[in-house]
Amino acid sequence: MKPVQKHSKKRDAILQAIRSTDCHPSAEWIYSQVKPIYPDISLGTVYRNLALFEETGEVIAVATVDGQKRYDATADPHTHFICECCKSVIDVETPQPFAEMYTALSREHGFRADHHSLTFYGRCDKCQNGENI
Amino acid sequence: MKPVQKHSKKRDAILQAIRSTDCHPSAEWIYSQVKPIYPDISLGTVYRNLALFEETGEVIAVATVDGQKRYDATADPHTHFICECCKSVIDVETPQPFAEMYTALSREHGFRADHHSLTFYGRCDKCQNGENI
DNA sequence: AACAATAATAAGAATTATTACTGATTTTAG
DNA sequence: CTAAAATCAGTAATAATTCTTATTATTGTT
Repeated sequence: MKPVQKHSKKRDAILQAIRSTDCHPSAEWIYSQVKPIYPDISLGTVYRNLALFEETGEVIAVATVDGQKRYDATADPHTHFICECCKSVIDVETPQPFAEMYTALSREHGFRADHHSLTFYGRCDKCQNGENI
Repeated sequence: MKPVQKHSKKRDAILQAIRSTDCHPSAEWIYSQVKPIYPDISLGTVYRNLALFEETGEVIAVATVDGQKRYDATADPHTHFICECCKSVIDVETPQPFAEMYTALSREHGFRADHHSLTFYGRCDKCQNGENI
């Protein structure tokens, strides 16, 4: 994982915004967070830096919800629950190790997997209780 | 799962196209398959019917690859391998049952999950051998 | 088979997320 | 401090998807 070559106040603020939350934000959300601090930031800068952070591995895309990519700055992979009602993306504990599955994919198919994603879909507690209406 | 209200030749052809393949096609791919049979079909019809089939559960969206939604007509959920090189979406066997995870989500968080998605990412055998270049 | 009610369709416009371009500004190495 | 190189804002462009409207097809009923 090569690090980002240079830094800038805005670039750092974008990464900071992603790191400061566990809501797995979209590009728009990140933009809305950084905008009050650097009012002249442009959405293109957010997208450009997200692409860059994805390349270096500092940020990963965890899901696409309603056509919007959602990001996370966590290093280790984990499992998510996506509420189809309020569109929250929530971290949950990963049930069992998948190491055997990686070797099986290689053994059975010749596929070399380097990461995976496990996501559950449904309704979160709040939406079931009608809190998000 | 309420059924579709009416039928049409084009609607049936769209569903047939999805059922006839295991490549987990995009809307564009489906369009390209039905177009030779019904040359006056429009892409909007494909999208409209995909949304409808998703509602009724006859088709599910299995992934978003490069901004394109990918579909499948299989009833039972399964696990996928996505080749990040050639963008193939390939069925693979599901490692272990996730029933316990569903009850744990409810018990620990109050989340009611109704389905899940497990996807591995990497390079397929063909791309490793340089066949897809 | 014809009828009317209703749903489905084509074509194209509109929308939305994302990417590309360009000239100005900021950052970093020396 | 200076200059090269990277980054940026603003805007234009792209691409996937959705929406609109007038037209056509399907279905249940005679």
